[in-house]
Parts: sequence; structure tokens; C-alpha cells
Amino acid sequence: MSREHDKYDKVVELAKRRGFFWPSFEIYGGVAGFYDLGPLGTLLKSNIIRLWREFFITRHMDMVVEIETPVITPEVVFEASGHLHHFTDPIVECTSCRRKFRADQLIEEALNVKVEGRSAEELTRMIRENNVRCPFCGSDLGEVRVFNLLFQTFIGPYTQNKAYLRPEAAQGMFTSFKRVHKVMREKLPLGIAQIGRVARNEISPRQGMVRLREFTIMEVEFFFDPEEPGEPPLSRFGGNLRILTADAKVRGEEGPETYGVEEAVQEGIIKNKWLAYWMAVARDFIKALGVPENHMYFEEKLPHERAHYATQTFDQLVRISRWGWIEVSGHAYRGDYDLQGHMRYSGQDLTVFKKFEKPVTRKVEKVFVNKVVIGKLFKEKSAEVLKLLESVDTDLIKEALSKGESYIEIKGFKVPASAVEVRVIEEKVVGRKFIPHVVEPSFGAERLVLMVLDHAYTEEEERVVLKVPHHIAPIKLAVFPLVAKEPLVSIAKELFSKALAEGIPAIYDDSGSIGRRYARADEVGVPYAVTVDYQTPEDKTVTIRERDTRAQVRVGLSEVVSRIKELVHA
RNA sequence: GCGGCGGUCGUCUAGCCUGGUCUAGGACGCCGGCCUUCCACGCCGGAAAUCCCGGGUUCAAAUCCCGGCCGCCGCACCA
Repeated sequence: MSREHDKYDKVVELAKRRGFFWPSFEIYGGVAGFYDLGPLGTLLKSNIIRLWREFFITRHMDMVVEIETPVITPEVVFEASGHLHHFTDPIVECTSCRRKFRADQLIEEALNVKVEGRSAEELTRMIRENNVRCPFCGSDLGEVRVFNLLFQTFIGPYTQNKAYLRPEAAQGMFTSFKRVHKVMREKLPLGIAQIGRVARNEISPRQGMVRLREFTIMEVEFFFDPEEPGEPPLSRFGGNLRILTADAKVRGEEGPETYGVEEAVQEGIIKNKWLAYWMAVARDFIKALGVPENHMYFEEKLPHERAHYATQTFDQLVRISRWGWIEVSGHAYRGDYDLQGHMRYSGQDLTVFKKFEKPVTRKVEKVFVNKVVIGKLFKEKSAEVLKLLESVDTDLIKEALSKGESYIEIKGFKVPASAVEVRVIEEKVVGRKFIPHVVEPSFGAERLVLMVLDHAYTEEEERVVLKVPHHIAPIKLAVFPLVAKEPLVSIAKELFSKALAEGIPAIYDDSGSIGRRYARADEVGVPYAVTVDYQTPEDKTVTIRERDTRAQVRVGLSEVVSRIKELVHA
């Protein structure tokens, strides 16, 4: 790096200077972890989002739908999701060497007791009472502090009405799953997608646009039947995945291996075929943003690196300047963790019912009880006894009966054997209930903005050319008169208006030399520049110049706009 | 959060050590004018700096001291 600015600095400098992004609240000194998107950044981001929609929703419209749910979320949701518990770390600092420790782990190790669920105050007291000291330097420890990465707020004027800004969009998909599933005529598999703002109160964000306290997330929660998951449409997205497995990481390997999507599933490297499928979609999406495949791979997270809800997670890593490999997406197998949690806390039935092709009849053993006898014998305790008898194992009753005992004892109640009977009956089962499993591909949009700029940034002969793929370029067309003179100016302005009217994001520029204007347009990645020159008034033709090759073609004035449309959609 | 380094027009920077000559200089960019028949041409003019913020020392602070904020690096932390 030294005095020579590295690429990252140049990208960030360009971003600020030309209006892609900059630190928020700059006039007040800025706040770490917050960035504004400027005019070009906003356009680029919305193009990235449009492309994501295309890959993850439009091209999967037979199974994925998009919804929108609130950022502000009542506390109970995060109790159910485990975020309140798992997003909170009790941390204690050594007063001398300033090293930080997880207070709970420290106490559990030192005192060999379980402290799960204890408050910070209790943990502090335990440290004081048992004289737990810094394991490194032996000095006193400070107060136990709680770090919760959820931003807290209140709903209405009631401070007891706690709420949090969501740290992921996912919970909105889980809490509305039942409704969406119904709306989608109870079909599985079902993907619910959402694009929206999320907030995480990072303890100390670094890395500029890479680690933000508030950002836009693009997620799909993909619900399927764990027993009959169906077949991913590999004809749409298949091929190979570059993967660094957890095993390989433990062995000390650093580079990924290549596996076919199906192969990875068959060999158990990816635990679920849908997880593998969405990774293939993610690979192509990132490629479409201009990242070559050798600058990207998937890394399996080790158990301690995974979120509390996941049983297997892969991060999609992309190489950018300065920060090296950064995570642009996460692919988590969440199982039924979330729906289970919400069932428990809401009391709602979030299971899915699936009819069998044919109803199944099966023989089951049921306990029949003579309620008259029970009633007379146990009076007001009868209800309790009946409930116990219902839940008790039929084998236990059969065993007692076969031994010829005169009564069966359950939790202190002596039930006469004559009042109980085990019968085998035929039961007709028309289907089964289950909790769907979920795989989740999840992307951070702002990181992708940075990633795209970093990959697009090139320098040619002292000038910057932002080689963003044409279909995500913020501005598609620049219109110039060769020199700022009539009739060239009028013709150019007319063409410019026509382009705007046709929905092509375009700029008009007539200041300075033509070379300077090409350079200005190149710097922000405008793929095509149309120049009105002295030949135009004569034969009604203009030149179209392509950004990366600087090649020019002459086309008729009347067909320019449709030509540009074709070119940028290619 | 700890430690190190840094923060001056839009951008990059000179000045800071050795306080006054700084009404803060330059380059690029930007704006206006002239010029210009295809890749940052040239000429003229212009706008543009809370010298990161606050306090202190001093007759005098961009410059020295303290605190804070922000950034980078290292450590710690990281759903």
C-alpha cells in the first residue's frame, strides 16, 4: 500500500466523488456502520435488486413469491426465534489487561456449574463471590455487561411494549408462513422472498460498506417437506460448485474443491438438495454481477461459527481488493427450528397437512376405559385419572392385565383392571402433518454494490473505466454533440429526450472536449455513448461508442434508441 | 472496547516537527466564457476549506496539550 493508493481506496474515492456512496451523517462527523447511497449508488443497487428478483423470484415463479413485512417487530417474535437469547452475549473485561471474555463460559469453566439464563448482575456476583479472576493475567474482572445486537425500540407510548428492529427479514416470512402458504393454495415446496432493511447493532463495525449496522437484505425462506422434498429444477441452475468443506478447513486446507451440484448432495457434503440448488442459483447471480467464477467459492461454516438456528451453513465468498474474501451471501439449513419456535410461543398450528395418495388404514391399540367405574371410584379426581390413562403406554397396561393383577397403579391411583381394556382397532389415516423444513439463501445488497464496483474498476491510460456489466449499469446511455454548436446540440437534446421517454436512463453532456466527456461517462460505467457529429444533419446517422472497446458503429438516428435498448438488455 | 497511525477545498495533497510571514498554497475535478469535426487539447475567469469536533496553553493555534468523533491497522468481539 504505502503511499500508492490501493484499488480499494480508489474505488471508495470514486464512489464518494461521483456519488455511489459515502459515510452517513458526514456533516456531524459520521457514525460507524452507516452509509448513504448517492444517485448512482441508488441506481446501481436497484439494478442489483432487480437482477436478484429475476434470478430468485421471476425464474422460480412456480414456487417462490415475494412479500413485505415490518422492520419493527414485537419482542415475542425474537423470543420465539431465539434472537433475544442468542443475540446476547454476557461479556466481562479484565480491569488490567483489557482482555474480554464471555462471562458465562468463564464461570462455567472456573466453577464447573451451569449458568445458562443468569442475568449479568448474577454473573457479576458469582465472579465476586467466587473470586473468579482473569485467566491471562490474574487481575480483577469488571462488571459483566450484556451485548445485544438487536436495536431496541418501543411500540406506542408504552415503555413496557418492547420491540426490536429486525436483524434479518426471515422472521417476517416465518410469522406469515401460514397465511402465505394458504394464499399459495397450500403447495410445497414454497419459497417466500423478501427484500428489506434490517439492523444489527454491531459492537464495532469496520470495513466500510462490508459491515453495516443497517442494510438491505435479500432473502428467500424456502419451505419444503423433509420427507418428500421434491426435485430441484437442475435444468435451470445446475453445474458445479466450488466448495471448501468444514472437514477440509479442519484439515487445514485453504482452497475449495469443485463438486457437481448433485454429487455434493449424494456425497453428503451439502445436507440438502434444495440448499445445494439455491447455491447454484447464487453462483450464477454473482457471475451475472460481473464476478468470474474463480473469484468466488462457498465455505462451510464450522459448528461454532454457525447461527443458533442453523444445522449447516455455507457462506458464498467473493474476492475483493483490500478485504480479500468477503461473505456476500449465506446459505443456511434452518430445519424446522423457526416454525417450531413460533408454534411454541404463539400457540398456533404451523404444521402443513399432506394428504396421502390413498388413505391408509392401520391397526392401532387403544385403551378403553369404563368411565362409570372410574367416576364412582375417584369422584372429583376422575378427570385426572382419565387423562393419565390416555397418555400411558398401552404395553404397560397390557402387561399388567396379562399378569392378572387386580389393579393398575398409575401415579398413586389404583385403577381396577376390570375397568380397563386394550383393544386393537382399525384407523383410517388420510394424510400426515409435519413442520416444513427451510433452507435460506440470504444476500446483503450494499455489499454487492461494493463488490460490483470493485470488480468493475479498471484503469486504462490514466483514466478510469468502470466496466460494470451492461445490464446493471446505473446509466445506460450518454448523448453528446461532437461540439457544442447548432444544429448538433438540438439534435442531441432531442435524441436525449427520446431516450428518456423510452425509459432508458441517460445523460446529456456538451461541456468540454468530446474526449473528456467519453472519459467522464466511462468513469461511471455508462456502456454506450451516442455522438451527434457533422455527418448527422446530412445523412441522419450517429455513432454509438461502446465503453470497454471504444469501438464505434454508425446507425440511423431513428433506430438508435431501439438499438441501445437491445444492447443493454443483452 | 484497548493499542498504534491518521483526519486541511469535491478529490488528492503542501503547510504541522521549529506557533506569527496562512487573508491556508498547489494539482486534478467542477462552473462560466473562448476555442474545439471523436477519446481527460489549449487559453481566460470563477466558485469551492467549520484546517474533524470541543476544551486548554499562548499576545497569537491548521501547527503545542487534553478529551471526543470518524477512518485504517493489530488485538478482542462478530447473528
